[in-house]
Amino acid sequence: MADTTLVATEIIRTIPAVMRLVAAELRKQQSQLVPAQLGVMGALAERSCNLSELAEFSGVSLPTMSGTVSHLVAQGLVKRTRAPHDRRMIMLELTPDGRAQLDHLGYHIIGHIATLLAPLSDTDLTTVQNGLVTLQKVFPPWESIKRD
Amino acid sequence: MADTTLVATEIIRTIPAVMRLVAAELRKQQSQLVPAQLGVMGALAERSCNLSELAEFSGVSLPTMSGTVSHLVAQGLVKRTRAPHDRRMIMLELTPDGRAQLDHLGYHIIGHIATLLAPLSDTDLTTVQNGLVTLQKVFPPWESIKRD
DNA sequence: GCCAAATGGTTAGGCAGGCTAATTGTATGC
DNA sequence: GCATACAATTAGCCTGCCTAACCATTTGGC
Repeated sequence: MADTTLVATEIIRTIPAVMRLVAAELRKQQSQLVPAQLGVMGALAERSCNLSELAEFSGVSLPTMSGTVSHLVAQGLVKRTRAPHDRRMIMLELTPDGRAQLDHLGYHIIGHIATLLAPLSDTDLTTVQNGLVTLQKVFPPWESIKRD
Repeated sequence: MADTTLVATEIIRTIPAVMRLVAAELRKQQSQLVPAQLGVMGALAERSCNLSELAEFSGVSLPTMSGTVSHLVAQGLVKRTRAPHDRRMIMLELTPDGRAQLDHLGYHIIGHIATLLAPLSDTDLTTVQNGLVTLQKVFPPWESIKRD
């Protein structure tokens, strides 16, 4: 009944619409933080990792990630540390300030989205919830990417 | 059971992950077309409209949309026309070439996503489908935004 | 031990999207 | 007729995204 092409079409219809609103909301908060930066910080909130991993999971090039991280470091939200066992690698982690700002911003954005969801019935909410969780089997969020 | 905050959290976890892959896939096609441009063209595929509407629905400022449209016009994908009844307004529409490229690109992207979805069971696909359609009640995609 | 290759990041240069502030051109209302 | 409002553009700045080129470190053959 539900073939992959059909579902793919729904994804293309729906996901950008959601992202537009999320990005617009992000801009409305003072936030200085752009979606890409927020994504990186969300990843680092789960575990610190090196630049290559971060770039790979984000699907962006190494130079791009390097630049993004540089901005975050300049804002004092992320800390760069050279790995002792292999001095080519840079380990990245959130600073306390970075974690605080991430929490703060996440709180507001989730609150805003929750407000938008208010019109939905309980049944609808459950339907959305199940759909998203299932979607994560194919598009794993940061949180489900584990160390080796 | 499923409260809005919980669902909002899943949205924030899932949607950016999907977008990352879609954007990465877009870049891998030769495509010249960046997500924002694709979004505008998708909107214009449904109906032509003026710049202000386009900016409003995208949640971006007028100057931003003006610039994005300029790029599309320069590529011959979109046509600008001054509205006869109110010469302040610019009506925008896809050129035949623009429509062709949109179709072509959409075909590839949807095909790619469909491939990613292949591992899901029929039940899972239906679950995702239902979730996305329900989500559209709150985050309306272009296609469901109608003229007054 | 030494020098070449491989690996992890950064730098340089260019394009596009995002913003605000200021400008142009057109309608509208007093 | 002129001030005001409105649609869109331009200018200037930041960030993300890319590729190509470069530096620093590690690894591996000899």
